[in-house]
Amino acid sequence: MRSQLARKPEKTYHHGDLRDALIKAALREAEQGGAEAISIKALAKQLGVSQPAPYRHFADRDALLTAVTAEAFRQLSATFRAAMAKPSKQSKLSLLAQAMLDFGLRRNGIYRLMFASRTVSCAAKGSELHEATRETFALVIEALEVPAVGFLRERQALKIWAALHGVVMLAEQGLFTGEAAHTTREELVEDFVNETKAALTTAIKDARRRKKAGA
Amino acid sequence: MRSQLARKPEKTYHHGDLRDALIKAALREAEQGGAEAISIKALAKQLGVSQPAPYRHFADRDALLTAVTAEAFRQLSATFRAAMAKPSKQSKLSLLAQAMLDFGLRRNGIYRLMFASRTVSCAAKGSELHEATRETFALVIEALEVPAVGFLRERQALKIWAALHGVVMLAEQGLFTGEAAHTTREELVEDFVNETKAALTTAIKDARRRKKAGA
DNA sequence: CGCGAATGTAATAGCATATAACTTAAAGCG
DNA sequence: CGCTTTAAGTTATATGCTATTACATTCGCG
Repeated sequence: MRSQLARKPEKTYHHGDLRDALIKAALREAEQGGAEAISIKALAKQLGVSQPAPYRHFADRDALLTAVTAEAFRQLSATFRAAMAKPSKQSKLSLLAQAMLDFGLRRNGIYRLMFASRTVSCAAKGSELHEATRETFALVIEALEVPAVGFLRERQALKIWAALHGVVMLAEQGLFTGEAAHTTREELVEDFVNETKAALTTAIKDARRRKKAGA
Repeated sequence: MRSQLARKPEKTYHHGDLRDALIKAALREAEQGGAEAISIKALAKQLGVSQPAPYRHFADRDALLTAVTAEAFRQLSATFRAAMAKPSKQSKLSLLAQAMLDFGLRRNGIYRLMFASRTVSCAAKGSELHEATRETFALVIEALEVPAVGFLRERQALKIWAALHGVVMLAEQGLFTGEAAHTTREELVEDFVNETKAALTTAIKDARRRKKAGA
């Protein structure tokens, strides 16, 4: 196996790992311009292969985008894990939230690739992409740091996930300028994080009280 | 001025209102397939004019998309206004929130056109699109039904706006199936609405208390 | 070693964006 | 009222991307 980002050496016929190289290169393109910036032709040229070569690995452009999106979700998961693993006074949830915001803004094009298209919703259950997104969401649940509060845990995870996503989108679209400039994105994120924590603690107290009363 | 959706009559040379017709037709295309479904060529054919004709009204495809996005925001604003005007036991905020969710899911392609591309963030201050988005956001603020609580009002508006947007995106991506299926989108939206209301009432109480103490 | 499957290439069809040069009709002015 | 200017539309064409077909090369396994 050769380095994944490498061009094909001049004299060889086979690239060696074109599939992976395509995904990595496509991700790099998407970093700036989102999905639109991904061109099969351009990628082939970059990697030193002929235009139709990529079609040996992906049925069409959409298939490539799907694979790239899956990889992006895995990278987001890795980012979350790294953020939560870092020893810190802050809660796991807070760290994850900040990591999400950071990822969404710094790697804007990729973020849009992940959430803006219908690629994700079209992913079949069990597909590579579907698994990747589930794993990311599982990390959000993990960040709540509650062992088991029934389905309320999933609900809170959904809420904070939605809220974070919303903040990223608003930030991208420059809605924090103008009359709303007083509020920073970070403040908003912390607000949501704190509300989630509050909701969880009251829910846990309730559960204990009920358990006690029942016993 | 002729009807905006009409084809050009066979014998005439001028269409009459091609610019508007293009926007309306493009919106209709985007309804299903989002921005990608908008093709200058196809629109021209639909409207019975030659392919290059649209370029008399829009510098390029992006310019058309921008105009279409602006129109979409105006339609969203109209939807919000209609929802809030309807006499109901529910609060304005709740009505707006439900309208947002409904719009985002029913008119999915258009919703993605509005939020998924970088079109909005690229809109210059004072541009048609910029004004349209500001107006929509102004309605969110109006829905809070608080006359003046300083910049806290904008902050709450931003929060509920972000949250709603997040819920729509999650719903689109099918994240309400699987382990999170217990929670409906509507529940989540109402949660966010209630939290916003709670935050506003406590803030108002605080303000009154402070005023009283000062007087 | 040899053969089949995987991978890559060359040539090409088809579609969309966009521009240039030309045409028509509408609007404004003396 | 007619002439001119200009807005709006047309034909022809260049360019770029996706995708397919038919052919070439190499890898790996028996």
